[in-house]
Amino acid sequence: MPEEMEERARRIVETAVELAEQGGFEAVRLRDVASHADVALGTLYRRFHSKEDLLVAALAMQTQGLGARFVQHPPQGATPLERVSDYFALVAKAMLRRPNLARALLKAGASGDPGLSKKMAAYHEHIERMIVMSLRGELTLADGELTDPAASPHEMRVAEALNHIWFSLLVGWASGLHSQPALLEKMEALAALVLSGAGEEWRGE
Amino acid sequence: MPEEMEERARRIVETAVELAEQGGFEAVRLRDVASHADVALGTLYRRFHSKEDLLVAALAMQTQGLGARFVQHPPQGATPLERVSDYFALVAKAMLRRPNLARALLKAGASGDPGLSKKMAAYHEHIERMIVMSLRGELTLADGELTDPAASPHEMRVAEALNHIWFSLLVGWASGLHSQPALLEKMEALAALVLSGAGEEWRGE
DNA sequence: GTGCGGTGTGAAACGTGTTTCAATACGGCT
DNA sequence: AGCCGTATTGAAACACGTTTCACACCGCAC
Repeated sequence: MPEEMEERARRIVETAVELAEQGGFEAVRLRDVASHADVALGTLYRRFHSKEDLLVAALAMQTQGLGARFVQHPPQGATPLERVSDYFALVAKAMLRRPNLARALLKAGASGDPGLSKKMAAYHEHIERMIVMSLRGELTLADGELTDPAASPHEMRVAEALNHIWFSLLVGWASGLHSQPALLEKMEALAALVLSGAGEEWRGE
Repeated sequence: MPEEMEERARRIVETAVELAEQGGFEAVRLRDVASHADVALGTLYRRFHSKEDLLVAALAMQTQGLGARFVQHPPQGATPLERVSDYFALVAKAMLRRPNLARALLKAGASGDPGLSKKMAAYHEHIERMIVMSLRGELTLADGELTDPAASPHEMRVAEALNHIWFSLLVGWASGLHSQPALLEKMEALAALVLSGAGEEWRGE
């Protein structure tokens, strides 16, 4: 019955998300998660190596949700810059709906735990795919799921740069370094900078 | 006697650095820090609001040391790209000497604690100044100390972009996402991308 | 059915960040 | 000298992530 196991794990992650939504990282007390999810603490620790591990799993789940929204509302705009800005605005809007959750997931993702590198790499890959598709203005799907866009080295580099800038800005936002409007403003300015250097073929459509 | 207080605080931070060097973030047990620094735990908590706060203070101290080295060995190179790459290589070398410390400080800095936003802003500002000076190939000093280079909006944007990319790459490095050589390689490629878009005036000297 | 391996449970225990508090030490002021 | 406010101390307590352990349950091979 791997069914039951899967179900339990899902319940645990969902509970963690709920608690993080309400009170952020510290509010995710693993004893509470376990009891609200109707599992023993040991069960939680059998599935997730640490609190960060659990929250990164939650991050993966949320990222998947973001991917679905991305497919339904692909970024609009005539130029790569407009589309990519539209994409980041979409992400920011999704995050702003539940800022405590966003901060908690970010903190877990930035914790630097080596055991999470695999999952974090998958996360970044997912994000960079969406950025590439935004740049192109064209989604590459398989069964309605986002799939590898087979980006050129140049596209990859641009997506990587934007992804790093975005991530660092998010960490700054999470710690109150800048507000959410300032976040988007900065991101757009920096994206313009990166894209302006990305080669002639990027400037127009 | 603010003398004595200052001295105590310095001892605390230095002790934290020593412990972090040896065993990273977890090895900085505040009880140990206090006893090794010959201070009561309460004294430590009067000066520093949390473990992260203490380590961010250590980050500030280390950043100052980096600034001194920067002044003594300004980045070399004929083009802005070469100089900025040289700068990041310098930083990477300094970090690699004590990777556990670097990871610990990074983790504290990326913790997203709102109480640290002021200090983190100062840190980023310091870094961006050095980047601007690297781009220009010219230091702006006052009494041998790095001072505000009065960067143009354009210079600031470029420095900001590079700083964000660097920070995000560091977090990835800290969690084992990529090795230190890969870190520098990526940084150089992304810096080239950013600078290529920074305008004609940047391409040569 | 019996034994076995893997899963889940409940509860206790441990380590460490953080807080609290009463007692004390110290430096400046009158 | 005597007093006051602040810094420091030492120790205990608390909170929560994490580990451990003995036991129960379940499906499956024999």
